[in-house]
Amino acid sequence: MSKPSQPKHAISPTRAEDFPEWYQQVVKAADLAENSETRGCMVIKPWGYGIWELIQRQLDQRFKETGHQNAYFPLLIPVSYLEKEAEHAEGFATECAVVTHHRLEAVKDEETGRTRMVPTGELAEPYVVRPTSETIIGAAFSRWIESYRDLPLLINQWANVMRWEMRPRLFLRTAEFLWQEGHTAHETREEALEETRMIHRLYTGFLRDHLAIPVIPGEKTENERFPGAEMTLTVEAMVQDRKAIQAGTSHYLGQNFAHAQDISFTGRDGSVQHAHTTSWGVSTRLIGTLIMAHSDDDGLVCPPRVAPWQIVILPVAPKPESREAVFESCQALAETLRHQSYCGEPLRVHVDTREMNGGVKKWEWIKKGAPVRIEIGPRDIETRKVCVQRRDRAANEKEFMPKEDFLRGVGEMLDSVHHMLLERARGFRDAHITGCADMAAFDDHWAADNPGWLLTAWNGTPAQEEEISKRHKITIRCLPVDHAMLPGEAVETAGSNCILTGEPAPQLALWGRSY
RNA sequence: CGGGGCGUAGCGCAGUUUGGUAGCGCACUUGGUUUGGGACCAAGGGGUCGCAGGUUCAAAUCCUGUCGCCCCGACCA
Repeated sequence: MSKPSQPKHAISPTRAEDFPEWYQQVVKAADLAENSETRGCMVIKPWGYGIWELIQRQLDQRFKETGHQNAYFPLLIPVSYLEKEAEHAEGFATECAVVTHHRLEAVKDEETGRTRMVPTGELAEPYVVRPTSETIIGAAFSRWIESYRDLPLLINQWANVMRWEMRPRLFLRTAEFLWQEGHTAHETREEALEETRMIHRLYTGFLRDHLAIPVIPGEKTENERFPGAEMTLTVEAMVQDRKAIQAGTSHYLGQNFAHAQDISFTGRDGSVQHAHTTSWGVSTRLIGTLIMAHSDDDGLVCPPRVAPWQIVILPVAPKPESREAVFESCQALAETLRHQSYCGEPLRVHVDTREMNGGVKKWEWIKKGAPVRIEIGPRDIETRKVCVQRRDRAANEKEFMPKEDFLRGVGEMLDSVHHMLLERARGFRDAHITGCADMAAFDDHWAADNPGWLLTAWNGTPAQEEEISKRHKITIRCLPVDHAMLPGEAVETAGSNCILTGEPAPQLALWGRSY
């Protein structure tokens, strides 16, 4: 009896065949999330939400370590609040969901006999569902801040926000998404700028150390700035179709919001001054970025630090009489592992005791991206070994190692998976950042399907930037703040004269297509 | 909002042109065989065909209306 041949990969289509469709299939196969009945909104399933909880917990710890406190502000914002900062209002106006009524009334349709719920009780002033909370938090800040002694005020909020996007994609762009938004107020411009930069570094480090995603930290150009900000810092990640994803932003808002919302205080010299404010955030988009950065044609590859289960133990019990002994051995190993810690947290270990075909079970965990899989069967109990499989290696690659060795080296193994993912992503990215100093070559570059990023010297005007952006459907992803984080060869090739004007330009610009 | 398409079992679809009260694959349940493994065989459960009207002896299939969704463009964490 010959078995039917299995497909080469668990995910179809592959990345090379159809990247966007591959992405959707990974989300589905890994059981991360699904589209809901509510347009543009997703249901985040336990495995996906588990990742978010870990991101949240680990980031929250970092925020608290840097002096921030959590608070919570209303979901609904009076429309008039949005009118206070003109540029900000304009930036978000087209994607606001608006609440105009506060009651429903059951109305029976005489013709059809059906009962419909009809909104009544129109509000005197409509609310918008927060697309971001600068305005309502600013209003609170204006009440809370009276003296320079009240500064700095360092607040963070974990919340959901809503932006009525026309083209939703799970995790990357949904009408409702989860995020954190930090909002701070400072006495001086310098302090606020330092806060903005500190958070920018924090994000860079978090993506690298927790999500194994290397990013290019940089500043947005005026064209790409957050509405109402004086400076926007961003961390840009490259995913496997060579597009860019803005993975996090940190804004220096200057005194714009402080003036608009009267966030003022009495200074050390007794004069009334306006605070300098910042805001910064990352969202569930990080999960989309993580998927696109690391996953392969067999499904999700989850970096260890944010894997809901870091180690999944699969009992192999071919004969009923050995079942109990195998299960016991698995549970015992799991308990031992749970008493060990990794990156300051107890190891997250799961024993999958479901009664089902072992092969199916194994592939399920491959698709879900569990970093390490352990198989234990009767033979392993006899030899005191475990069968170890790593998600960053081929699906059929297994290593039998003495249980003691595994226990001793498990932390290093997870580290090794993390670094493998990070280095692989870095290698891929650096191979697709090219320096360019010639406008004709620049124009040619974007004709390709997935051309990767170009690095150029730049001192053009916003209008010139816009013209080039429109022509090639690209944007300046950022003006990198640290040239040492870019591939040296690209920096060299980019040179020091602006690709457009030819004038000396110390500033580099990173161009690319984005999500 | 402009241009296309679709609503039939949990999912994916066929059936609609030529009306006769519903079918396939996967999933699910049970039994068996296999199994360091995404297996196989058999039996079984589940839908009245988006919704509302109409034509007809008879409608998933024709007509009218209505609701919803998806894809392509403008906006975007």
